[in-house]
Amino acid sequence: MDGSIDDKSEDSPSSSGSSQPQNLSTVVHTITAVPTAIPNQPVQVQSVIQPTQQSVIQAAGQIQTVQVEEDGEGHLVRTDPDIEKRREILSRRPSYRKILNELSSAEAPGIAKIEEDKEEEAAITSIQTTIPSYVQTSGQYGGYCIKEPTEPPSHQLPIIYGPPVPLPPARMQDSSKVRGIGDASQDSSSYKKVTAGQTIQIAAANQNELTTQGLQTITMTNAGQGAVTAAAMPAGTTIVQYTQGDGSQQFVTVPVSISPAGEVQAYQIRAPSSLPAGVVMATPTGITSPQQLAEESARKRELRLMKNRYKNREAARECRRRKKEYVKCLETRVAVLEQQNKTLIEELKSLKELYCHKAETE
DNA sequence: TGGTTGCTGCGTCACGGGGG
DNA sequence: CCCCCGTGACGCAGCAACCA
Repeated sequence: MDGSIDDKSEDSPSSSGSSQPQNLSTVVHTITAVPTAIPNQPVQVQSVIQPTQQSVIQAAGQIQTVQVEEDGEGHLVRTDPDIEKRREILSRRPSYRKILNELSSAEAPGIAKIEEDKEEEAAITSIQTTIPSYVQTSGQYGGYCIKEPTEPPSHQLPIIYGPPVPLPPARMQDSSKVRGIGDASQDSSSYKKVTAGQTIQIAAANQNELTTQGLQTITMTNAGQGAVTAAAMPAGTTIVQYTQGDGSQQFVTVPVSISPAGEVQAYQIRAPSSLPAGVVMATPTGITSPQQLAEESARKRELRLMKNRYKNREAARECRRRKKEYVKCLETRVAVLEQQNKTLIEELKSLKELYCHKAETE
């Protein structure tokens, strides 16, 4: 069929180009249809749209305006320049960020692209200081999560990773040791056993600096203690909750092996460079047995997951948002194509009638 | 009114691709 | 090889509609 649709543009916004892809409710579409007869092909006429007529169509709950214009030669002309690009974009596997960015770049310069969210990063700085007091397990995947309130303010997430926390990493690694209560006079270079569930302190070479910058107390939280149940914890790990100098709380997973007497092996708490500031890692000393290796592996896995959890949560949100936009875009495109189809059918019908009438008169 | 069902959004994990 | 990012899949929770 030569009756091609000169789709120079499609469901792109109006010629002003100021519409954003996500705002599809009032998109103006122009359609080009080169009238060509289809010989004896059954058609089903559904509606008639005249050139220059604007018809409002509804698809998937969205109303949009389709504008059909006629050029000087009786052709229906669309003026949008990016139809092929859009078609290609929408036909391939959806990478929503990519798709929407391309759609945005093809349109008005004022369109906000999807980009790294600087505002979120800025907001993150307040996260570490506003951790809600409650913690609960999720029971999923055998892991645990520190859940947010049902509708937490975006700046009040109980996350212990990602956001920078004003800890002194170097000092934590070099000279801070886990010490039992009452061990303040002990040599900070020695390791002490601490009992599960008890509050311990972290000593630093410069206690004033430590206090002003971060840690004050640490609470070992184990099975049946505190708000976190060990059932949801990976084997051999526990959560260390510590309080910062400003009163906010942080949580750390720590691999532990608790003796029958309820004592926890001592671990050096440090902040590896690969972790976000504020995520401290406890390194057990002298791992030898396969079980310890497995525990170490589980610990590493948990740390990795913990490190990624916050970012991935945000990424999932963004991904869903882009996906919804993409679906909306597709729905709009479907509506436009349906409208084009109707227009072409009408065009074909009128041409047929014209042809038959001309043949009769001759 | 309480139970059921479907829908929707969220958090999380796994996985693959791309980049350093 | 490792890390980061994007996305599919899964389970869960909240909500509204429906029904006995």
